[in-house]
Amino acid sequence: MFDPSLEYGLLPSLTGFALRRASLLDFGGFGDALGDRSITPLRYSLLEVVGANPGLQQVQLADFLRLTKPAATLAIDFWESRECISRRKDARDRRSYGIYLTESGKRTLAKLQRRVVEHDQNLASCLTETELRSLRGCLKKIYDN
Amino acid sequence: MFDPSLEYGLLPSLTGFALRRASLLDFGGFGDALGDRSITPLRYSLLEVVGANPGLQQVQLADFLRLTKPAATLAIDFWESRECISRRKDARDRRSYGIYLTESGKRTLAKLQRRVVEHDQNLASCLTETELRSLRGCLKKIYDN
DNA sequence: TATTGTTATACTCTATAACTATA
DNA sequence: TATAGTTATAGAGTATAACAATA
Repeated sequence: MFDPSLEYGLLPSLTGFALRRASLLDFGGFGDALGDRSITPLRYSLLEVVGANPGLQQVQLADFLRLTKPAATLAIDFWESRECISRRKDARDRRSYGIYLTESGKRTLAKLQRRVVEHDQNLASCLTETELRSLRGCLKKIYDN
Repeated sequence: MFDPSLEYGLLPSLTGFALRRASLLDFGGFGDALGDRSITPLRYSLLEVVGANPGLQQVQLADFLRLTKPAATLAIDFWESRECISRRKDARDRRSYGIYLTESGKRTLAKLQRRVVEHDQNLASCLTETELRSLRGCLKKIYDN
């Protein structure tokens, strides 16, 4: 990717630059790999977390996904309009909703998971199993920091 | 960062998810670390490449930075309005400009470089030197792939 | 005809503030 | 008063198409 006729200054020594390049590459092919360009990594991860935590509040989802409340509303609207997610009024605190997958949402998630895993393996196909473990460990250290 | 009371489904096993998290973290603190929130990673990297390759055409910059032509125009406009970059008509091909740092642009770049390096070291401060080399190597493999 | 660069335009994403309804 | 969620609005960033100048 580095055009050998160009100089890159400090960029090759910056971790942030490499992170940006790699994640842009991931992002770029994501929608196509899933067969639907409107499904972004964010929207997929929302569906994933809802599937793994039925009944979560929107604020909890927003917190986990680093979203503002309006952004969480819109991301949930996206899946609700596709009938993959439903909001249910919480009987004990009627200000909030519990967020659940519909039956159709469960099937959609299962289908997307297969494609996401394939896309992700493709992204890192140039790495050995050992390198991949090391990479994930380093990234986790960074974002857990 | 992982709330232990939540389940995350497939997300922790996805390299793309980890990349996105880490690069968002990098991006988040970037402008503040540089003391100017209008200087994004993209704008910084443009200045860096122009500094390392005086006289580059806009199309070459766009190609390296994965920008469309209009986006390159705007990024160059940004630095030109700050008198850090100048466009000079190419005498041999009068359709194109050579892009150069001004004297003030050179000083600005030198100042930004110190802050960017500090920010970047901070981002990866939780990693050993060995881990950091390994991380950069893996990321380079991914985006060079 | 093809290419460099600009302008016009639209679309997405994100962020803030103001609002409602509940607590 | 404070919190959950929505709506309104505006700002970035990005993408396409149409254009002017030049090759």
